[in-house]
Amino acid sequence: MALTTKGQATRQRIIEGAAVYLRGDDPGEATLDDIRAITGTSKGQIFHYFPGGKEELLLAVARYEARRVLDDQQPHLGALTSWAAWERWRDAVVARYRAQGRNCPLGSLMSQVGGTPGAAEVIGALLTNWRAHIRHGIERMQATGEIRPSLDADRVAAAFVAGIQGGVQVLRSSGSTWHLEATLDALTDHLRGV
Amino acid sequence: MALTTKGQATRQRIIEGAAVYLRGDDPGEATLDDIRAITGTSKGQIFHYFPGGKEELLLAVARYEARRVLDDQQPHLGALTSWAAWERWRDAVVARYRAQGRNCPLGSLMSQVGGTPGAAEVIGALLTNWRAHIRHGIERMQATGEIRPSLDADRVAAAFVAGIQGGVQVLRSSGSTWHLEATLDALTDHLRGV
DNA sequence: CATGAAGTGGACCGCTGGGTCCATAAAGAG
DNA sequence: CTCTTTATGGACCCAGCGGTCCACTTCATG
Repeated sequence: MALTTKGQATRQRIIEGAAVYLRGDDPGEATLDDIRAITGTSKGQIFHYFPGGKEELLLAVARYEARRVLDDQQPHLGALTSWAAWERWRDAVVARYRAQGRNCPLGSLMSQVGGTPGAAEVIGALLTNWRAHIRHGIERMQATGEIRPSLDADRVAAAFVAGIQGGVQVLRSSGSTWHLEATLDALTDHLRGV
Repeated sequence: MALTTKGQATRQRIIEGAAVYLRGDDPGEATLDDIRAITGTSKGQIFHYFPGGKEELLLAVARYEARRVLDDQQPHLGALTSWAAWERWRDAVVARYRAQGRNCPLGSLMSQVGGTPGAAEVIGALLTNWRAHIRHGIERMQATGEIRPSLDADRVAAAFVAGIQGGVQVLRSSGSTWHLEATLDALTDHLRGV
């Protein structure tokens, strides 16, 4: 399947259109017809660019969204070198998810394609990457003596990742970022030794 | 709709059968036929006892499962009066979710009925209750001077709830309780002031 | 300009799954 | 014992959705 420039553009349009749809108000179940409608394409095209059908398409969207998750936290996530930076990162995370509201594209995706091996791989890669960034930040603060060296940086980083994950999940059903903020603040306080 | 004793028994059998199915290996999408098969009932009965159809049934199952979540943490959750008790509770939570494995009945449920107002209400009630128990435990430890009084008990309790939630979600896709344990330990260390 | 490959549109198919309906069997109530 | 109410079984309906197929168009290349 050799893709021309035009072909690649169409393929990308399908992915991004699907992503837009999933970020919309009522993404309960994304059907191929929904995606077809919003992207202005035809059934033929979808199966032309995603021979694996719906699963392959949704997986591509998941990869696209996973990338956005980390991108939206930059540049803060990559430069956790001072308490002020941690504060900025925290605010960015809260703002991002508050804007996203009750709707979690990756969450919707996972509920539709979560069982497949590919899905676990996408999520796993995202979480690992995320954790590595946070761990890196902690280690840097330990190097400058601002965080006590007795803390296990990787483990606390994992706690951050899980905490955010859970905070977002609560947000999805309650509509409030209160739990998310509480978790981030509690863990940050723990880093500070407060 | 007056229910006889027999009728109530059947209704309950349907709920518990559905719950068993959702705890099974491949609960991706619970269909009425799956539930019908596992509970040894007929379509007629399902709609007789749950006139609201699938949604009403799944909501009943969700209420049933939500109750189990807290029950499975007892008696530890209700008696967080010493560090040893916190330890036991932590172990109970980890054990419960490790046993549950990649499968989260409430998670599956939410992905099928999550958009409805009833679902948010069930989850909301569960989380509020859960948080209240933990907050109560923190307050008791504060009363005995084992936890510094400067901590906002309710907020930290919320962090626990979100952290567990997230840890379980990671477990669902990774199969490992590592994140869950890391979160619980980090927050407990925070309580201890370590 | 010819020719084959890639891109596009949409009719069509078959199955799955929620929901309806009705006929029949138990079970109380008088 | 009858008559109403509740319980049960299962055939049937039909809309939605993923997926197939093929005709047609556009485009690159020699």
